[in-house]
Amino acid sequence: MTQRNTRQREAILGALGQAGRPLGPQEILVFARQFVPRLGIATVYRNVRNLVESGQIRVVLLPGSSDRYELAGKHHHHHFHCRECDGVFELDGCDEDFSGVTPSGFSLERHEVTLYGLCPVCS
Amino acid sequence: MTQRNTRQREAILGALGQAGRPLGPQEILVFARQFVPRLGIATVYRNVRNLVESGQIRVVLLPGSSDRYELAGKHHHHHFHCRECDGVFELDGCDEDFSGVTPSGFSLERHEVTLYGLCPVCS
DNA sequence: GTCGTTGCAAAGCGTTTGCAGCCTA
DNA sequence: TAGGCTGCAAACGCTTTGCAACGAC
Repeated sequence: MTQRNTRQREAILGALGQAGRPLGPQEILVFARQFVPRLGIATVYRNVRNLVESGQIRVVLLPGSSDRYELAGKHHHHHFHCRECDGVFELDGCDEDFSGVTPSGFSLERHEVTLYGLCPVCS
Repeated sequence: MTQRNTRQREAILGALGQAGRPLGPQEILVFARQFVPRLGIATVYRNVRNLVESGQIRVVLLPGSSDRYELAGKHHHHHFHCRECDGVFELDGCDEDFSGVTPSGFSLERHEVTLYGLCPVCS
């Protein structure tokens, strides 16, 4: 019933903290294997789901790309997605207001903004 | 070499025109089978790719959801994604400028904005 | 000791590819 | 008639699930 602390779960949280940017399951696996070499991909998927449900990490939804994950507790922000290396980078807080473009009848609850282009390394 | 006109391709374009909203591959298959009953899903995928490359249809990228497609030739716009019925609706043109939130070193090429909430029917 | 967790392998599922026959130009 | 296009089935890549052993509490 209760969530237990395992080396694997610590390694996954450590990977996300160390990376400092949203990671996909495969990226998490590579990072976290520094701490737990025999870590399996299924364990990554299972822990990621549990950590999202328990609110410790957050899902980063990207248009046209699979989900990434980042540590929870950050301010509202969006991401920059590099079309060359597929890396995702955090942007500073968002101050946009989209209530003006919401047609009448629709009830706006949240929004996602993703910028595309080249990151500094790929430029 | 040259793209040929087939019943299947016409059926797919017809489906997108008839629907009036972005459709996924499976949705396209259902709509287009009204015109070509034995249409296969592989043909949908192949034609969708060709039509995107030839500029006749456009990919609609949605965070956390698989790609949809719409007829090309529309003005730059974004979409509203209903969390209840999963329907996607077109919004009026976008006049946002995100160059201000792009960190130095990054080269901004395009952006995606998706609004979430409830559509008029689900409200 | 209990039972949540793990690694491995198999199963799922949406998308792509190989192939022989079909059909457009 | 050439060669792009089609339907079918197999292959693929990513994610989930089944299972027996493991280990946190």
